[in-house]
Amino acid sequence: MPNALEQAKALFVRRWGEMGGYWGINRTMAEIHALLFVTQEPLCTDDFMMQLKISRGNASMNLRALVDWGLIRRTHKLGDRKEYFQADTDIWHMFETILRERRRREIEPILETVEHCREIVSAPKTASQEDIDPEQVRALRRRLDELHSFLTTMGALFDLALHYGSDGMGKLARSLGVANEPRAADRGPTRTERPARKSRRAKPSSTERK
Amino acid sequence: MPNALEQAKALFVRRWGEMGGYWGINRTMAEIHALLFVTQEPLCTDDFMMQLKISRGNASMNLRALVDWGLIRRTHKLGDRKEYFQADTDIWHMFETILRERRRREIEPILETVEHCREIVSAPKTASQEDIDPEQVRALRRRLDELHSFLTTMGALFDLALHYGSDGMGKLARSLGVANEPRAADRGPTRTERPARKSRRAKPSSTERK
DNA sequence: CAATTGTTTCGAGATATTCTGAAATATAAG
DNA sequence: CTTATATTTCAGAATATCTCGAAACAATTG
Repeated sequence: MPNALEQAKALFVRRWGEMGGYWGINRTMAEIHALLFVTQEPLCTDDFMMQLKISRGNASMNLRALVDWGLIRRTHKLGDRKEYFQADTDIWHMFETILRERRRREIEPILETVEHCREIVSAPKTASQEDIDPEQVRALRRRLDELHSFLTTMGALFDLALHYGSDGMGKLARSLGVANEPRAADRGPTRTERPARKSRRAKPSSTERK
Repeated sequence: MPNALEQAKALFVRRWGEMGGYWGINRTMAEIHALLFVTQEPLCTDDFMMQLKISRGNASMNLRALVDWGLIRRTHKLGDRKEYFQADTDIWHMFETILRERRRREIEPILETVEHCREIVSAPKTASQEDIDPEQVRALRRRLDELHSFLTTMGALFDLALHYGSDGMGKLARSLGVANEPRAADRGPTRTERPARKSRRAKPSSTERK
């Protein structure tokens, strides 16, 4: 019977893994990340293999993907040739990373398509298409416009979130309960840049697109 | 060769379908939804079968799921026994529905787990566990606390978004000086309540969990 | 109630995704 | 250079997910 500490960790790892699916990452990847999150010391590939009961290949693939995402980073121990991994402890930064990725994958492509669709229906009629119901075209265009403006707003809010950082968001949430905040001229040192992510070996990112 | 209108619709349907995966709904479901979104008239099962080239069973399943989600609703035509379906035209309301569902699936479960984990590690030691490193416990608790407060803030922001509605968010984004297109079509008062969803036949929702 | 029309369910098959295990590749040390 | 140690890759196996199609079910009509 594992002690309370281990029990809590295991529970967290399991649940975080299940949630992974909803966040666009697979279970194993999420579990690895969770394990790193609840463990302060850096862990090496063998640790993941044992604790999560996964193969070496699987561990390697998912560790790489996590590094590519920017959610964990490689570290080393003196006199040890193994690579160790460590999760970002800054939750806000973690969230930032995920948010950025999600926007790139969920909002940008559909925005592009909406724009493209608008072009198509806005192009001047050709002779062969004079039978298109102009009412239908107007209706479609209206919907596309609405969607476009909606997505733009959403994108802007993402930017906002990324820009303000955790403190800002907390404040924002609180102040919105009352009135609109007065255009923060004074936000503190908010992190916005990502830490430099260097791949050990140069390699065209393999974890693009699905 | 389809005309511009059809072309635009088809493009949108295809892309929206691809995006579906990221939003936790499968391709077909997303395509059905997209088709309804770009079509003003209500469509019936056969329309979906033809236009999307899917089987009747598939159409039925996914239509039901969409209705359960609250993203589309059933309607009828006078003197016609078929069921027709119609998408919510209010984009904000659509988003609201998705947001609500996502919070329920993505934030709440992990929040619960975090709380549970805290309880586990906070419980008084039993005799058999006196060897747990208290430093480790403290560290874990710290991380859990951070995560907890983060998730709570996020939940609050969701509530805010839901509460304020489209106009509020648009205004907010604008007032915060974010680049944002002028809103198309001024629509009436923002809807906030969901339309009553009645299943034709009583039936325990089959589309729970994944 | 039998016929007609429309909807839902569900097992089997098709697809897509993830994982394993072992071979190939890389890195460091002697 | 050779050996020892670590990491990555990838084809095939294992899983998970989605779709079809047909039978079962329900509602309406005559």
